[in-house]
Amino acid sequence: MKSDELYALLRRRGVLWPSAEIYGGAQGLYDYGPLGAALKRRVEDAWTAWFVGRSPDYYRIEPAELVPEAVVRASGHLENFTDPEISCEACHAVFRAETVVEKVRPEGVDGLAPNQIEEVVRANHLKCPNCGSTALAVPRAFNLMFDVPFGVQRSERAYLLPETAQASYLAFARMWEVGRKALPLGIAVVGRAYRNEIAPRQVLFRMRSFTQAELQIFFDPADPPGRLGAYAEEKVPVLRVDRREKGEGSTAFVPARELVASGLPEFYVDHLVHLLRFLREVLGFPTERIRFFEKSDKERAFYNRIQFDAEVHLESLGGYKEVGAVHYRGDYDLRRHGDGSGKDLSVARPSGERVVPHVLELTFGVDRNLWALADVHLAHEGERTVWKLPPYLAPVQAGVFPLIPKEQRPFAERLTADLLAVGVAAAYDEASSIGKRYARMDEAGTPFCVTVDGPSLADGPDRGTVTLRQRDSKAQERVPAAELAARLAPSLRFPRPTMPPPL
RNA sequence: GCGGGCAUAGUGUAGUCUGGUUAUCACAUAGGCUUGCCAAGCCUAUAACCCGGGUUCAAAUCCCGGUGCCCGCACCA
Repeated sequence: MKSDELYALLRRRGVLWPSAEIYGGAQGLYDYGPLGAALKRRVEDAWTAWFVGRSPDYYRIEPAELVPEAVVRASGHLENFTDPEISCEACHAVFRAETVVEKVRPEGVDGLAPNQIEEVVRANHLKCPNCGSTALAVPRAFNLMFDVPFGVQRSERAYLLPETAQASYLAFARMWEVGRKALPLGIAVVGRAYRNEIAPRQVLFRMRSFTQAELQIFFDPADPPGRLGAYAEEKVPVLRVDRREKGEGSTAFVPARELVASGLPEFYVDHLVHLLRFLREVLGFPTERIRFFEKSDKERAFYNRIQFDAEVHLESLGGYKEVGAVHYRGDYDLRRHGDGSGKDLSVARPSGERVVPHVLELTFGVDRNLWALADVHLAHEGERTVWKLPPYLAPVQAGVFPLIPKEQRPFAERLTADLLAVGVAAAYDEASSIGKRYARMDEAGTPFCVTVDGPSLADGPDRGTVTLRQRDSKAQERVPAAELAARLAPSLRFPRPTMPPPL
């Protein structure tokens, strides 16, 4: 489905819509409706079960979203999230300062103040890359972070977190104690991050307020966590730098063992496989649509030693789009915050020797994956529109209908209440024809429909059999009403990691 | 941010060029009759010209500004 069509469908069904819609909307901000909010919660819970549930030494915390200025100063966001810009007064185009000065200053403009950049521009008589005019305006800073006046006097400044990862680094010292001083230590955050994006676009793919699910694994570089074990032969879809440099753009399916043989650390590949399996086995993305895109030295942030972006091919957006990543960040973060805070964030090995833990970051864009779940699993099948969500992710898990409302209404209503009572997200519907009710549920991704009919009442007012209908196959079978919940339960549980904890 | 295009019920649209009657149609939604296992039929109802200003006897239609969306570029430590 095209992006417009998909978005219209999601709006119509109340999955999501623009924030402040009655005021014409606000760029880059979206609200989730009932279906979207429920789906999002399930994706977050499935992510938590899969990643945080992998080890007893992994913990999920919930930090504040606002941090003091010292934090973003230390993390580097205050300087690095700021791209100096130069605008042309003749044609009004705006460029990153780096682009304008690159010929005379190949090392870039990092560390230069705006007035120093201006000196470079004037001294070299630089011209506008667009129209060639020399009427270039004073560079100004554009920071992607939202800053907020803080305190009663509003005299301090706080920042909305530009990435949730920072909160995990801030929590490390406390969590080292809470987690009883053991490495590896995993700190996960599922929360909002905020960026004042220059051009928010493509709905959930670039928002100004978005949800990240991130797991930061702190470990001793002398004893990194993760062994491939049974997954050594797992074929990983990768597009590596060497291949790209040869102009080759297709995905290669490389056994995990070979990735290690090519020089990637085993612990890194282990987590790549774990993320691959999450995308494939939990979110249900077909392997052919997934690839891990290796970022080169130039493309990745300087503190990332290894970076593969997880990408999914999306029809609606016309190509591969990033939905997550695995970053080996070394000891950059704890060193920066150690320096910034003046606290020693190194820890003692059993031998007594001290080490600053390294960080492996698993990052996952919740909103983007929601869009991907719609793109991949929501499709027209002839007349039908079916959202083939994995059953445990579906916002509504069972639709319950009386075939003839005036006859089976009480039975069906009681059955709905019984299912809700045991934790099945059931929805009762008696409006319009039975076919239409199935169709509505298909579009909402509901995996099961239960119809109460004439024979249901034969054994008594609430003890008979009902028709259980499967969304994907449309197959029907008769099931005793009393056994329904137990029958559905296995399909509604989140998959759990079968890989051993990375110890 | 730049350039181009676009904006009409919940969704998709006709009408805009060439200003003029009660703003078209389909689906969806709600109610009724009927039917009863895959979007059946009939009747009825709800529901729209993005916001602000201007031109005009008269603006969905023309002009200006804003906002939002789409595409390309740029951006995405």
